[in-house]
Amino acid sequence: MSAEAKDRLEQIYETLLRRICLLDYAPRTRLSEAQIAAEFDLSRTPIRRVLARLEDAGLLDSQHGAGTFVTDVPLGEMARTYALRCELAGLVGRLSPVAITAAHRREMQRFEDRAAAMMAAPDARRFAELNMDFFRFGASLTGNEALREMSLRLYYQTARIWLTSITRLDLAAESEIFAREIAQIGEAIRLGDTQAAATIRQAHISLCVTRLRQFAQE
Amino acid sequence: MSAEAKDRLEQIYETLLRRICLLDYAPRTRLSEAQIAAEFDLSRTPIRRVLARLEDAGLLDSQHGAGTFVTDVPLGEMARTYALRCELAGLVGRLSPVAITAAHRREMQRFEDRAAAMMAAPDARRFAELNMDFFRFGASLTGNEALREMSLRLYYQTARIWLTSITRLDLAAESEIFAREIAQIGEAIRLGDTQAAATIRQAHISLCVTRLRQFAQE
DNA sequence: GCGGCCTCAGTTGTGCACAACTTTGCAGCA
DNA sequence: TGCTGCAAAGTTGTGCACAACTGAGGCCGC
Repeated sequence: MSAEAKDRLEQIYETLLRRICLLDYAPRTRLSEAQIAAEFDLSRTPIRRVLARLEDAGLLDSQHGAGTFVTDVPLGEMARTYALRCELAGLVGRLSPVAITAAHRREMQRFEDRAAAMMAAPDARRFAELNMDFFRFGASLTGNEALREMSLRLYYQTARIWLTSITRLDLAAESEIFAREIAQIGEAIRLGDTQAAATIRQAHISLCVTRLRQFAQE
Repeated sequence: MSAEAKDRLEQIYETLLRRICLLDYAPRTRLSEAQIAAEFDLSRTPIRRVLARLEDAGLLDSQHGAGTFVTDVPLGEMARTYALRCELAGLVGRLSPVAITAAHRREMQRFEDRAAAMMAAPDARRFAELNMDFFRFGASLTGNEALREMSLRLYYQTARIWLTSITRLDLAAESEIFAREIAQIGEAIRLGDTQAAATIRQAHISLCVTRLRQFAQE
């Protein structure tokens, strides 16, 4: 079956995407097609297909003869991109919000547990993972596939901005803020109010931008 | 310079994109990598890079051993996708609307001329071109790059729905409606009211969906 | 006549070799 | 000492051959 091969590439894409978004591959890092090909035991050709996708998503930049670099975060457009992300987060609650099921509640519970564990032992890497997984959960609350896709796309482009801004000093503070957000959204999910969950999310994205801006001014 | 080669591929991408969106390549058409490669005097390898982009954009579907097919329009998701397009059109007026310049007004004038010519001699193909070019103009009215990009992406995915629905019978009627929309937006542009232009656009997309739905029910 | 199987032409996916290009470091020279 | 030029190593881009796979047509057995 050809679907196997396609799934395999999709999985590699996911893996590299996470590495970039979780800063395993820091911005400006140079990746080697040959090295990645060796890691996944494939030739350069299919790997190039995957890297091309990441390039189109704005996460990589291939330069002939020089290398393939993890893009630097476009700080100049940060405010505008975040503004759009904010709007999209609100739309998740208004355009085809899904009905909350028991599975949602269970998943939500796991996020609350993870948040609690995070509070007990703050860790930048785990924080990033929790943030990414929780965003995906939030995107799954709309039945509008295009909206979901675009929200994720924008998230992948901007997640690193915030992540690189967190120093060890305010990691504890950010953890607490995030844990509170998760608790609030958990309450909305338990009540089956998808729109409220989306609105809370929207508010927190907005607050996050504000904190970032203050951080930048210091 | 490597930029030349990149521009060349970008140009091929644009060309194929237009062919798909303007129905030169109808949905379900099978394309041949070899044939396209021959047309542009390149080997299959760089052409595959271009086709991969179109596949990621949702316009093509490659099946191992079978061929590369122009995707069929996802009618089931049409309503939701259009709903999102509608919201984004409104956001163009609210998020970083650009200031109207003399160049905008000149460009707008050309659209009005083209619309007039269209009214004089309705033609499906020219209609489609005008629609596509005008949408791009509309997207250029926001300084928010991410918003612009997503609006266009969604447009490319949905443009064919409407285009395939237009029979020769209502082409004249649609031309008139479109000409009126262009006239209204032209007025807003002349007054320098970017937000009004975006709102008018939003209303017309909404109306367009309604007409499509009535058309589907008949 | 008909159903199943097989062969074959045609297509996309993969691997590999080489071309095109950039960067780095070193040698030679003023 | 500093600078220029160049060569070499390493990278991405391209072309080509072949592998993997699909669909259609015909052939054979029933």
